[in-house]
Amino acid sequence: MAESPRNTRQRRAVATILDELHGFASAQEIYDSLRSKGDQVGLSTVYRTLQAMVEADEVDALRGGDGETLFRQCSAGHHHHLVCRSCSRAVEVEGPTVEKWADGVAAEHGFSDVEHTLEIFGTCAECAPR
Amino acid sequence: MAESPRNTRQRRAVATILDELHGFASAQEIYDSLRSKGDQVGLSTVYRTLQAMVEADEVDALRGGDGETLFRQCSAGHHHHLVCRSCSRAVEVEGPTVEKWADGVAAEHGFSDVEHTLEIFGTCAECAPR
DNA sequence: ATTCTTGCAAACTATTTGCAGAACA
DNA sequence: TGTTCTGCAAATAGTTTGCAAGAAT
Repeated sequence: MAESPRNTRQRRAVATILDELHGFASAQEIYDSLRSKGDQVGLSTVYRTLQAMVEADEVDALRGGDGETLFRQCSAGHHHHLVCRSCSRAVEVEGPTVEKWADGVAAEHGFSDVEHTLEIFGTCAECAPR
Repeated sequence: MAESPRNTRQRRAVATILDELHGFASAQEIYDSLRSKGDQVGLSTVYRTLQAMVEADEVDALRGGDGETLFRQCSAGHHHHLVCRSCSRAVEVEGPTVEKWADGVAAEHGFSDVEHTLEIFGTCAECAPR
């Protein structure tokens, strides 16, 4: 079986931050949060740790509109996100219909090995102007 | 009304290339294609032109897995893409069901001003190993 | 003639990597 | 102790921008 990464202070710190976050955050933001909490962790370590967590399926990554990658601790299994474009808060959603539709369309056109990406962006109730 | 961009050799060259392409291509690839055809166009101009075309809805842009933006001449109107991960050939697809589903889910959670992104990746019949 | 566009080089942003020293098992 | 991890600085990749010269209207 796969060996697990070492249990270091830095890894724990990153995991803790992710646990406290309610939305997606960039590597920089996570780095800054750690700093302001007093947890000293190098930026490269933040990147490396997040990358490892994504590979271990402990964290979901998505590309924000401006080219930066956003991270969030997520439940396992295939799901999509409904993300607030203002506060980055996210809701996990499932769409069996969509999955089927996507696979169907792909098959119709002779495509195999099908994957898809789907994200929904909007303004959440709390962030909506009154 | 909005003024249209000037009709320059460079703009024409980029438009022509996009017209000939059957799939998504990066700015670099477009730049290289122009070069090898003998059309001398600066890389920044390629970027600027593509950006203008995207804003004018003449071209669709999508983020490739490795962080680069891919461009393709597309029909107007909201649609999604089924893209071959090997040759980048793309098929435009529509999914009214998906649109409704996405809007519905968002509304359910109190989100407004909803947008979504959806891309399907696979291996097309021609690129599939036999 | 005036205004928009181009091309180059330099600037930028997000992310990755080499390497020596530090930390974990 | 041996191996993995960290942090820094430097490297990369993709993209953007300032500015002077060139082209379109």
